[in-house]
Amino acid sequence: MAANHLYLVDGSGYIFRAYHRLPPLTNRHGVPAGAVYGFTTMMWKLVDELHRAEGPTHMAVIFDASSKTFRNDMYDQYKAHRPPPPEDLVPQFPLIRDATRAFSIPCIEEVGLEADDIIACYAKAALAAGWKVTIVSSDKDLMQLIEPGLDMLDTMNNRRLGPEHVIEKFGVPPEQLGDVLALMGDSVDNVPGVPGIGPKTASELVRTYGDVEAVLAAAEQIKKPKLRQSLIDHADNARLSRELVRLVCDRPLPEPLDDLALKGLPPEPLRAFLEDMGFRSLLAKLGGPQPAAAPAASIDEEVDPPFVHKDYETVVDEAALDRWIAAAYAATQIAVDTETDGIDCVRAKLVGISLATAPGKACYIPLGHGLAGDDLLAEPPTQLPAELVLAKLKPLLEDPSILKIGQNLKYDLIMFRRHGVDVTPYDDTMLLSYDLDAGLGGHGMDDLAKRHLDHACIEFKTVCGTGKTQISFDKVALPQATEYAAEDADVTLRLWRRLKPRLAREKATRVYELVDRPLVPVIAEMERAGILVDRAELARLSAEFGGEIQRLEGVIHEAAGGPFTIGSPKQLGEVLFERLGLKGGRKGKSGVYSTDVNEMERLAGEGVAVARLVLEWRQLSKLKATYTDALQAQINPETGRVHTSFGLATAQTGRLSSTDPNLQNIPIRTETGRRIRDAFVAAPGNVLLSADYSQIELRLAAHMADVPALQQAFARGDDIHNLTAQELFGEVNRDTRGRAKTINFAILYGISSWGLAGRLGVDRGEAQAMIDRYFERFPGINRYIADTLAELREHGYVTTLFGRKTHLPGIKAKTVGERQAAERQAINAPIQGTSADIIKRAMVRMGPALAAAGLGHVRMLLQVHDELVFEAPEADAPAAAEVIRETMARAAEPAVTLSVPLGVEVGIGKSWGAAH
DNA sequence: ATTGCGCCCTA
DNA sequence: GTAGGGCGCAATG
Repeated sequence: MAANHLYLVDGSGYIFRAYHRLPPLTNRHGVPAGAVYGFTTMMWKLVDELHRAEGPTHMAVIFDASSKTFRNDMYDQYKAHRPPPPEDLVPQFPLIRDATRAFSIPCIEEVGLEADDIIACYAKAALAAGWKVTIVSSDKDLMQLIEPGLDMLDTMNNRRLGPEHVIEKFGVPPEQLGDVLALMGDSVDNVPGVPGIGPKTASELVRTYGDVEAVLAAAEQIKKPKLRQSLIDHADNARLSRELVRLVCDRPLPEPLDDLALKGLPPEPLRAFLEDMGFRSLLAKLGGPQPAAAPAASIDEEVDPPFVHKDYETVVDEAALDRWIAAAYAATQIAVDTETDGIDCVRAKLVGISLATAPGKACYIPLGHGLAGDDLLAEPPTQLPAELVLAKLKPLLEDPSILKIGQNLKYDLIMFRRHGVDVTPYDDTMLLSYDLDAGLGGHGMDDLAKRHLDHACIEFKTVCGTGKTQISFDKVALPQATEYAAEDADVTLRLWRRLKPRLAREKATRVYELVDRPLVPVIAEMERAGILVDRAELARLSAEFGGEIQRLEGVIHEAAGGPFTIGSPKQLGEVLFERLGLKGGRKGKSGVYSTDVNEMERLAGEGVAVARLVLEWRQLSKLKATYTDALQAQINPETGRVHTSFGLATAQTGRLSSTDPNLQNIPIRTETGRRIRDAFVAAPGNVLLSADYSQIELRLAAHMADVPALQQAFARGDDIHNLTAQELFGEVNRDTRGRAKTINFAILYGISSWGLAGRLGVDRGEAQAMIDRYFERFPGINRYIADTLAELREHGYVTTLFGRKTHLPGIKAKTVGERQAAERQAINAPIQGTSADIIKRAMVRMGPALAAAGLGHVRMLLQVHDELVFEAPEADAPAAAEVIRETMARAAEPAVTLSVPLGVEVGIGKSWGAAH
């Protein structure tokens, strides 16, 4: 007979995690029961493993009896800052106790003791009796108990945690963990710890000195001054923390060990409990007669199984591949992810493909894995040939009846396109999240897994390392590669099951189907195309700027009376306002003098010559470092072109973003800067076309706020800033037009008298008077602002004309500053976002429109918010210009009919600068 | 080697 | 007052 094996379930810990992991389900009484359901299925699984070698023979579920414990006698602030549990969780606490009793398993709690302490007492007693022990929890405090014969089970991720896990996570074995936890403190439990010491420092100190007392004894010798002082100042807190995290394990057991024996799944009273809760699928598993009428309960939506990385399959033979393809056809949908040897999807090589057909059912098909080291004798791992796999997958990936699901599919689409596969139809979980939850957090897979699945994905760096020790994915051994890659597909599929049903319910279908999803292949093609830059011209500019920078440096250093780092705002401020004794230096919150362009312009206006020189130096340094130098380095050696990456789910408002390099901030305002734009050129025989919407946001504001005066002005083609100047100031000249333009922008940005005053250089009263006059002359604006803020307060988000949402949780913030910021964002987001929707629709239609006109070879290269850049054979440019103009001007139709025309200006030239 | 800040480029 | 990305510096680890 094998040794007894006691499972101690941390009931309190489990319920919180289950609550956040599972959707907010209710049972047949309409009572929230998601966490209860999760708990019940977990208990079922554990009890069912009775016959297994590692399975339980004895079990108990431990709860916290009260909020006050002996630790509060030691420290009255212990757990003092805990917020009360969420409202819909409270009624689930007693139900979880009911569930436990339904399994005929003891619920154990003890006044004055925390669940952790009771668990510790039972664990020690069982170990002393020669039993094995498993603690079902992922609480870091309980990890102190790990020792031979005792492990922990994290049922959320289905991982067993042993001493090596503690060492990996905290750098010390379990017996020293209490010392590390004490030093680092815990803000949730309000364990004070020592200020300035986090997990890293705590671990290092304990590794060096042994325990808290030894660290404190050695405090005087510690090199780092801040750390030394903090240890000395907070020695008492360190000792107190050590006691707070120490688990009590010497109390008498509330129930004897033998009473915890497990007898298997008891049909009664479990059946009664399941019936009462309406957990039908579990009831069915229990067997026997079923209740007649199926209650209208949502609880039996299948809850996802835990993540079991070892269950993922590495596909290295044809039969296995065929099996997965068959499973995909049977499921009618499949999550797909590609692994490559780099970030740059234009250059990177395909290394493997992962698939998932159901939650927990995922595989990895390695294609291009080599060897980790450079062992010349070893053979690369056995893999299927890439051509074979792609040929077998192609019909599936292109099958119109099978939905392909990806996370940021743009990347994978480019990868597959390069291998002759056109993936269709598809869903993108990143975009689903973006169109449902913009403003509520990131949309990367790690963010989404955390938010929706309470799951921490395997980090890329734990597989591939970081910094100079980083390896590319093809060097990762197959077992780890499989766990990482297949998990991505598994997570993607689970996310899709959560997000897709929300789309229609939350009215995000239109923007997803009509705007963002169809944009993916369009953007993919733009990135693949890239844009040609004249490397020699950039190099010439770099040299020229470099020479001028050197010259300016000499003059500035001379004027300053000695060399210093001009690029350091700290040093520059000290030179100007201390060494040179200039007046009016304003220090910011970090104690550094402000040296920004406003401040330097002020000094220059007061006759300080060096301020003007510094501004020139700054401009040239910026242009050289950010543009002429950096862009040369970004040229793809294979294509000779620069391939930016457009972010589809980055901006809160629906705009695109551009990185690596950012081609949406190429200079244009200054003459020197514009020379950089001239280095963006068309390929030989071609020209660049630049098409931009003129004042689209003001036009949209005129429409959305329904301001007849502005609408008529746009319809007539009048200069809108002149009109505004006439209305506000009664006369039109350079000065009033400039001020009117500033005010027009201020309206779009969510006006405040304070901000406008700063911009115009007038006092707040004057600014407010102008705003009042603006509202009076254009009354719709006032109403738009009021309606938009009402929408925000009611729903927590605002919407564009196409239904795109921007959530602004800041509206409920504690400080007025934050709430006002949210209000300004709310006024701007519908306008900026509608503009983004419109140009995206133009982009989606552009390919077909050009193709229909026999201009299919005209390539769209860039988008800069209100501008599109194309490359076309010289002879086709005039015809292309007309198609582009039409497509952009009509892009809102027919979904939205605007009360203003959309003006589009098209320029043609050999370079981007010339096309403007 | 990463991180926050100040500054500055775009629409 | 809106929305982005990226550089160098200086302080962290």
